Amino acid sequence: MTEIASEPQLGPAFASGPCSLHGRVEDFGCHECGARRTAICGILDDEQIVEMGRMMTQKWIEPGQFVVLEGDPGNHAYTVTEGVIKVFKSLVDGRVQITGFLLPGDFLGMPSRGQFMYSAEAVIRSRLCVFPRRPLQELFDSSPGLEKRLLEIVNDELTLAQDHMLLLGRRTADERVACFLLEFAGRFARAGWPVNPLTLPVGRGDIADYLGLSLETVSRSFSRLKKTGVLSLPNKRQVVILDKERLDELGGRA
Amino acid sequence: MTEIASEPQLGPAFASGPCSLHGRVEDFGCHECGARRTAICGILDDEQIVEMGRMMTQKWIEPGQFVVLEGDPGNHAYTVTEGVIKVFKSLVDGRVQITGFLLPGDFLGMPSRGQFMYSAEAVIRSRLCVFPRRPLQELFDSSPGLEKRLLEIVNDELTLAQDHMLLLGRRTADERVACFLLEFAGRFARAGWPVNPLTLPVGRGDIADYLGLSLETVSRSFSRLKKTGVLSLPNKRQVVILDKERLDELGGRA
DNA sequence: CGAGGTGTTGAATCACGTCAATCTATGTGG
DNA sequence: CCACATAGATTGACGTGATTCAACACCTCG
Repeated sequence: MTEIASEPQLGPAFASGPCSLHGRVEDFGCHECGARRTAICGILDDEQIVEMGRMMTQKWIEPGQFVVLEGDPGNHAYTVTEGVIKVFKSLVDGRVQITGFLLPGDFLGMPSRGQFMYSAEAVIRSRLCVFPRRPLQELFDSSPGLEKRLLEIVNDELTLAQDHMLLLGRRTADERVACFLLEFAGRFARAGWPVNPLTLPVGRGDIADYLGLSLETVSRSFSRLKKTGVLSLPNKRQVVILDKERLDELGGRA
Repeated sequence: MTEIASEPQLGPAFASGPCSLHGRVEDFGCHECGARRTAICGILDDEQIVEMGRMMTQKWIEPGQFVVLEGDPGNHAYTVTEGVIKVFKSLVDGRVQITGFLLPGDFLGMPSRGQFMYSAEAVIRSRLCVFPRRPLQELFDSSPGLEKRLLEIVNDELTLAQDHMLLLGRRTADERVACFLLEFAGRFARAGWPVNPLTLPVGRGDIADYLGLSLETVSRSFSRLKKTGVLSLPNKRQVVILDKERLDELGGRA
């Protein structure tokens, strides 16, 4: 369960570009994972990379298991190396809003006032690198360039969060689904994964919780996009984009 | 218009605590404005404070005027010293989502990849301190503690953004309005301003654009809260909180 | 007094949610 | 191999909360 086994469901990524939730570090100098080259790693010297490798441990987590719970003290930071993690907030009565999905290469671990203000849970079997806070913080303290980069990352996160607020507050169901597909197509493309057909890493329910809709509305929206020839759906988890122009139009990149 | 005149509509603030959009700096060492004491200023030495004062200029802007437009190069940073600024994103067809309101003491000025990814516009006559990017950046570079503080601020912003996503995606109209009132009551209290009655700094339309609702729905929600004895509304801009418990319940701090 | 900006209210409509039935794919055991 | 169970997705019928459109009330200002 915490073995360093194989059978990756969504392989290691070395994506560059914009972040998913809480900072795409692309690879956190996690040299045990075989992931080295990135914006952050470019800043660290070899010795520091080795140091990160030393403080780090790896673990596998099963679908439904939590990485962090809202309110947890931020004693660890994580990078995802395989799988999919959903980050979300919830209300007492069970309503949930997913604020982002973490894919391989993404970073999780900026607590606010010593606490995580959100929960994170594995969607599928996932592999994480775990860094204890204390030595990680020391590394950051000793490398101002790294701290600067982290600011940039969190700032990019904020930009994405603002985009998502616009989506949640003002877009229609079809537009939301189109945005979702474009977002994942973009992230997959940057990671070098196949984009057409696009293999959705999450089910309808999680898409709904991400887009602020009901599961049924998401399903209907998919059907509508299929009927109007924008998409085809070979199976539940795969999407072929037939009319990219129309999809962009719905996604309203503006 | 750019005079350092009087008639403040919402006076200088020295609030502490959580940030509004893009970093409450509480006071940016902007010593010309008479604002000195804050978390950030505690980090700067006297010489640096004087330096900030030297590079800074002040200006007044009128309601409806823009501070920044989406896409602007981030050549300046700003702190609000009087008034109210709305920060928002919009779609081509005119739909708008306000992502935050800036009150006195709040900071605006973290571009992403050299561009502001949002627009900011004065809601009422407002006073700003304007800092040219270059020397400000140099100041940050020379003070690692300051950079660290900035990271903390942006991270707090992100936490607020996630809360707002939950609101936009999953809360009912009444809950959204309750959250709005609680948020502003909190910010006002921290700034030392009267909270009961609470003087709303913005109109129904802007509240609607912040909460992802229509203007009419916001109005109806206010009426409903009034009819059920949660609030009384002496006039359009004032709110008396009668049943704080019920309001908290609606706001669902969880 | 009337004009214009802002907020409220009502009536009709609609997009989305809810509930429930059905379908499909996958897996299990006899 | 088939019967059966299970989980996820789809679809339909229906209900409802929020939007839209429109009328009206209120306040300030010329």
